[in-house]
Amino acid sequence: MTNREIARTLDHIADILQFQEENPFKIKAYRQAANSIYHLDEDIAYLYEKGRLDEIPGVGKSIKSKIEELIEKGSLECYERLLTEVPPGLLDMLAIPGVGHKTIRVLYEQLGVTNRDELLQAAQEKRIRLLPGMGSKTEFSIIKGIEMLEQYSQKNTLGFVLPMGQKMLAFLKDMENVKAASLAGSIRRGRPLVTDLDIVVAADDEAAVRCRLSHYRGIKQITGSEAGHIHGFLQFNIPFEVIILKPGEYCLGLFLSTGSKQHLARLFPVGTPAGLESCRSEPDIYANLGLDFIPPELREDQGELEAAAAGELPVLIERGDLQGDLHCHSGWSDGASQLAELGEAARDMGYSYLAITDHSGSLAISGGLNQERLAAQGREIDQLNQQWEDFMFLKGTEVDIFRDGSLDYDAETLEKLDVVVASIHTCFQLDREKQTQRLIQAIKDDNVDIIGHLTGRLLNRRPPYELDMEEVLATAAKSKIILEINSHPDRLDIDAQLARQARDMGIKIAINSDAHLKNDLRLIHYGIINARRGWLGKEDVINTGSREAVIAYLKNNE
DNA sequence: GCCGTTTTCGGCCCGACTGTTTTCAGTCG
Repeated sequence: MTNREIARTLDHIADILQFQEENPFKIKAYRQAANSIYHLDEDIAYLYEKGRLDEIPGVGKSIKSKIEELIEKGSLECYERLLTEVPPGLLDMLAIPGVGHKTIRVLYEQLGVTNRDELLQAAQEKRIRLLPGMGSKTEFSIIKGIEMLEQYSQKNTLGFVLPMGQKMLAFLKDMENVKAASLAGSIRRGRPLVTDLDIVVAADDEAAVRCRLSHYRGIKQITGSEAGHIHGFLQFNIPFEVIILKPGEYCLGLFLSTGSKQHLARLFPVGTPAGLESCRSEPDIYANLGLDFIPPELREDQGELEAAAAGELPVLIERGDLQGDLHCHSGWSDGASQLAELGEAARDMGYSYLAITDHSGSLAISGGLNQERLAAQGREIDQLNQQWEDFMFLKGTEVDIFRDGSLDYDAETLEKLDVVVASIHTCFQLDREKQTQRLIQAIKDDNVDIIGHLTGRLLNRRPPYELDMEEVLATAAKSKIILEINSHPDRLDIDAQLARQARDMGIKIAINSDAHLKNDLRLIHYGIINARRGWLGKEDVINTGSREAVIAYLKNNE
């Protein structure tokens, strides 16, 4: 049992208890434990072996015994029992925006709805509006929500699948017989949402690889096994496919398995030409075709072939180009790590600066800082900054943009800060005109440096809010505002396409982690992938600059 | 169900928004 599986099980228990209207604090306890386990540094099975389970915050006597049962037996009796007490489609329905536990309970009790399909049918038949407290708008938003989920139903975020892929890849590479191995397909191209996990392996002895794979604990089921090819499902029903090739076939095989289909179709309209089998690297293959090497992230038929032919591909940004991070949260608001820990983690990543941008006061649940606490935080930062020579915190905020476009701090407060990220966290439903004007007012504000997660989308969960993007980008370019690529794998906001469009208009980009705990600083990896997919080079990204350059840029822009 | 410099019981992030009401319940962040 992995950390994620155990966290998910505890979360499901919380969902069922909530549906059953159990004690809210008991429910909260399960969620808290699930959250801690999800974010653990160490493998929970290791903590179990060492007898250290009670070191996990939020894990007490009762939950500890449940974790032990899960690790020892692979299942949990009380969870199995709870599952029989509720409609089987319950957890699926919770994913619909605006539909919570209470709504599901009413739908179940009054209409007998037990899953998403039945709910959609009830909405289409206008039966939901007959229920107390629900009307035509609720009905409409349920239909919309289900349609959105259907769209994504077969996809998982890169942030969820990539770590599983890397683990499986490492397991295969660890084998002496394996000469080379790589992720392939959409996961190698770094798409934000992926349907399956593809791995290409080079080995002389195929049978040995098959044998090794059959011992991989991450595999839930093998559904097919033909020559050179194994497929099935990993944990959480993620489909996987492993292609086993002779070392001489590996390079071309990897290239073809990486795609995209559109990229390959443009390259080879009448089939793969002879002669490529002898290539020993992907750059060789492209050279053979008269093209510069095209990195996997660009292989989407978005003009990369023309650029490669003309020698005009950009030099893409790399993780090592970043010198700092301009958006993260500490224990002062809703972050889980203290300032000192964040500083050490950022230094370990080779950064020379990290902007602390906790929430502003109006975001009460996130422990938003009022002006007094912001000032107190500033004093702690001053103190900590004295201990490092090669690193410093920048003082910042993620200030809330109110419904009317005004900001949660006054100008005087904002002027004193090094970095002002302004973001929308409320009123996602405003109409296009109002939402656009709201954002534009913030963009035009002299004290705002960066707009955080511009579109507000959450992959698989929430569509972006309505915006006139042309107007927003035009204003951003004119105001010299920086747009953020928020690296959280559930956001990746702005997306690659928008990032490329912004870059073409001369808008600078900041690649930020929006970390809420020290380990999440490493989520920056996903932002880098996203930026590469948006054709961004080092020069397009503000936080590739030195500390002095970034501070100077932000000051001059005011 | 967890936790403790308010410690073995009694408390446990809270306010805004939405859709439905006509004063509020549910959801969300």
